[in-house]
Amino acid sequence: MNSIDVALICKALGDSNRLQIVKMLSEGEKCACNLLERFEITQPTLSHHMKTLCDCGLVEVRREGKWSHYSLNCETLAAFQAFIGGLSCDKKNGECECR
Amino acid sequence: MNSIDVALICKALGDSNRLQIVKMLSEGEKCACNLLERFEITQPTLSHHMKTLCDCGLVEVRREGKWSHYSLNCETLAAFQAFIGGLSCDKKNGECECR
DNA sequence: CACTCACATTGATGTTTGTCAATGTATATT
DNA sequence: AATATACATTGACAAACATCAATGTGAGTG
Repeated sequence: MNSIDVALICKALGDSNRLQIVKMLSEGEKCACNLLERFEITQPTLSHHMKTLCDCGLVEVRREGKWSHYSLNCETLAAFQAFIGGLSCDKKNGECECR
Repeated sequence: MNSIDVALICKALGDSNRLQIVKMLSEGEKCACNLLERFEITQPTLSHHMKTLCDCGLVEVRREGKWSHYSLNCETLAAFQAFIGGLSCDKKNGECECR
């Protein structure tokens, strides 16, 4: 997973409503109406957020009749977790090379 | 670490320049001028990005004479990694409860 | 003290984003 | 066929954001 993909996911998670949605999806698949009733936003706004989450690959949809069931995409999530988990806070040799 | 803090960090990482900066800091401490020469942005813009990264707690500064040395904050990084790592993609019982 | 260097702050500008009301679409249900 | 439900799309708008030029600040240097 390259930096552009990761930045897209981070941007998607940078909105607190969307982050909460992802946390809910982490508990299991949810349909849009179940998500909607947990937030103080209108249905079009939720739909827009779900599109953002799907576009970055983190969330996937399963359509069933009238309902849209959302869940986290395992592949994308794993790659994203690997990227974030790979960051290190070691200070190492911090030699400034300014003249 | 609560969702608001995580969203702030994600928002900070949602800009590809800032994500690249964080990746560089993951290799070790860097001073501003060393960061600047790796990007196609002006010095004020870099300074603004570094402020954003510091404000969310992910990056810390060590001032030394004329230089500012930046590095990743271990505590914040660990908490952020724990949050992201804790997300699960299990579908579980996805029962839609719409009428 | 005058000057340079490293970096921060301010002010301005074009772009992106979050949100909603209105409307569209597809799937049941009667 | 008419209606209701679940969700997506469109259009509009205010707020937030990335960026830069200009300027400020504070530390080192001659």
